[in-house]
Amino acid sequence: MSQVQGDKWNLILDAAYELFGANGFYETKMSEIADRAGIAKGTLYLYFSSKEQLFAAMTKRDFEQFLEQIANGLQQGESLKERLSVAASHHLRYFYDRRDYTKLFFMMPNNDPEMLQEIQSFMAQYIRILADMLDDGGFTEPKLLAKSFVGILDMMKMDILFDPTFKEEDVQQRVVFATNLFMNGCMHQK
Amino acid sequence: MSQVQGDKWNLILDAAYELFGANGFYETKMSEIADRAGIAKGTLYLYFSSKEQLFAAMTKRDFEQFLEQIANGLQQGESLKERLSVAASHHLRYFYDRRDYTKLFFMMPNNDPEMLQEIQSFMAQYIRILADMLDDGGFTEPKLLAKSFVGILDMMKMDILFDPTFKEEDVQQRVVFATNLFMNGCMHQK
Amino acid sequence: MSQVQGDKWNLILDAAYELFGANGFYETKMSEIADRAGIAKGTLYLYFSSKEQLFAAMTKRDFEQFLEQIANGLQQGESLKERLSVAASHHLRYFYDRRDYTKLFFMMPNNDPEMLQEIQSFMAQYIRILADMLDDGGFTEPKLLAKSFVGILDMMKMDILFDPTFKEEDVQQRVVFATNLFMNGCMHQK
Amino acid sequence: MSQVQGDKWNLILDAAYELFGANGFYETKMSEIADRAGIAKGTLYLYFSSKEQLFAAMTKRDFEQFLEQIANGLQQGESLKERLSVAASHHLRYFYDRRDYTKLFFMMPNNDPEMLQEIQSFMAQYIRILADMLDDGGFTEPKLLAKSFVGILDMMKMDILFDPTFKEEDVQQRVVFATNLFMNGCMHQK
DNA sequence: CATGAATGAGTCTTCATTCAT
DNA sequence: TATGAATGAAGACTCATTCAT
Repeated sequence: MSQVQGDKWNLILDAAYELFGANGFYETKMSEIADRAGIAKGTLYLYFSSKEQLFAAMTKRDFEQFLEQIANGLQQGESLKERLSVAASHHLRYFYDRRDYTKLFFMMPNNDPEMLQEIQSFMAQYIRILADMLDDGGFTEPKLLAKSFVGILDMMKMDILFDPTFKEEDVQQRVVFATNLFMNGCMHQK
Repeated sequence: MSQVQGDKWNLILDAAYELFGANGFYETKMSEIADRAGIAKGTLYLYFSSKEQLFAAMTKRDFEQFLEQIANGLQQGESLKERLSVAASHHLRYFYDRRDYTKLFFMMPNNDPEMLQEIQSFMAQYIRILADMLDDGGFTEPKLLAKSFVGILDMMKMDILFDPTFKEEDVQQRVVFATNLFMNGCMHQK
Repeated sequence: MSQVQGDKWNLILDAAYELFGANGFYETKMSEIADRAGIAKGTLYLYFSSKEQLFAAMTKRDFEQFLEQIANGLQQGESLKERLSVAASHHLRYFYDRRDYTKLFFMMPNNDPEMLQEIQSFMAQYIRILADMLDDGGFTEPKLLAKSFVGILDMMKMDILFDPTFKEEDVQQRVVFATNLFMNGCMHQK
Repeated sequence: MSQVQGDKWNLILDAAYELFGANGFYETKMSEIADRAGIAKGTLYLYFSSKEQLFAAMTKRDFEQFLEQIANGLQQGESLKERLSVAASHHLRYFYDRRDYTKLFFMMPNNDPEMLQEIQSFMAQYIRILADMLDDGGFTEPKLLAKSFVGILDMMKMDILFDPTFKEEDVQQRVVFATNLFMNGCMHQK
């Protein structure tokens, strides 16, 4: 991506990621993003037509990285359980690495259908990746199962973001816990 | 509550609930809330000192109702599984009933520590209620289990909010699915 | 005056005097005046038709007291110099006693012709009292002389209001200084 | 000054001077200042961070001009009396030239310590200039004398501002009167 | 007379966006 | 491409005043 889009394009998205993430969409000013990117305010508009569009582009890049990485990671696992474990690890590490950008996960612009579309599309792809794995494993209702797994992981995220005593080691513990719980639930499904 | 706080107090919170819920904190104007409540703009400030404080009060009322209702509902269930089913049903129906006020759950004012505190406190109480049940059932790590269950339910919420074909009957299906998955997972935990 | 006007009328003016004096016209709220007077906001409007009118009434009462007291005081002095000394003393003590109500003398409502009229009328009367004395003493241009004397006193006021080390004893020193300077200036006028 | 600060900076201060002067701080709207300066409202805030700060900056520029001009003028006078006459003339002409901006001298924002500081600093400098002159002339208590002289002049200002029949010729008459009175008073001080 | 809840006109300030250079 | 000074629409909040009780 960075080779397709110019350096400055990514520079801006980096700045946007940090500021939107730390302060949310509405509490972040275009001028702050320009400052942090080390460019002039007007220059932002040479790359992005509006604040909303900048936010959407930043989100898109982030979503794509997330999906790309998880897809790569899943090629390593042998068994289903190992692959689920890899997915869980990726999901939770992602939030652990970004734990200072809390707001990102709560604050997006309202009434922006493009944004909503982006999120739904991301979720659909994420779920499909997991659902395909579960489908291969022979489970029924693979989509609902996939959503459930993601749900478990996403709730664990709360601890990462809000519990100041949360340590890196704890990530792995949650991974094991979530994977076990989920696998056991799946195995004994009627 | 309505007998403690004046009628107008609840009238305002009702209007705020609908508008903040539909459009989010930042895209909702105080004047709109006043209009919908059928009062003058200045009157809002006789009851709430700022937009932030109004939002916080609205959230608090909503959280309290949620917890109150779930606590009541749980007294009915006999077995653990029945009780979990009641909780799941309550959780999903809550979002189903409010499916037009989507934004509420994404859009809150940033940098408002009071607000953050409120959310964390709500989550802690919600988790505790479920964790206590699971603890009584003899399960280890009841808190992590409770969070996992809430996570599953909360991800099911996505379908409710974003899938336009989602019907009332589907709620019960998810309740059954989530409860089964979770119970099986718990039962076979090491 | 208090016998003519009701108790509450003076109660309100007392509160207004303190608050307008301490904070100025624009930074004083009608609600604060009501609070300090221990009455309801609406009650203010039974006695005064507007904030401006309340301010004007307060000023009028204060001006009248000032002039009344100075007129009384001047009956005691024997020589012109003694009488000037009495006037100076009265002027400076007035401000010394009210040194916490500084703002009063800077902050009055703009664009209020009634108010401007009030001030000019007060000044005219004050000057006339002194000018008559000087006229009796045989000085030419008694009005300009009177204004000059008041000017000297009023500038001394600045020390009283702004110099935190100013003590009560200093008042008398300024009285002597101002009177001497002025008398000497007058005596040797061509 | 205009070369240090940009053109627009002075343009805004000019507009502010006229409007604050004519109507006072509280009765002047930022939008009016922008209109008169021929710029957009938002532009004001590129140069001044708040209404208070704009007022303070305008006052500072005015004070500095006043002091600069009086310091220049005083270099011309030979004798002490001539120099006092120059000072008096400057003081009264200043107000005569600005007689339409009456309110300026009464209306400043309350509770603004920066503003109060500015005024006190100005007065201190003004007084010092005159006091130094008087000190050189061998008079005792030069500061009190200086204040007295300024007081006389400042009271003469009232006629200029409020007497509609006051003419330009009258300025010189007051200058002579005030200087004579004050010099005679000084000369015969014990 | 007294109250105080309700009103709504009024104003400062912000900030996304533009455009002449 | 890049700049950043200028714009002006928009909105939170205040507070003098009213009036039903």
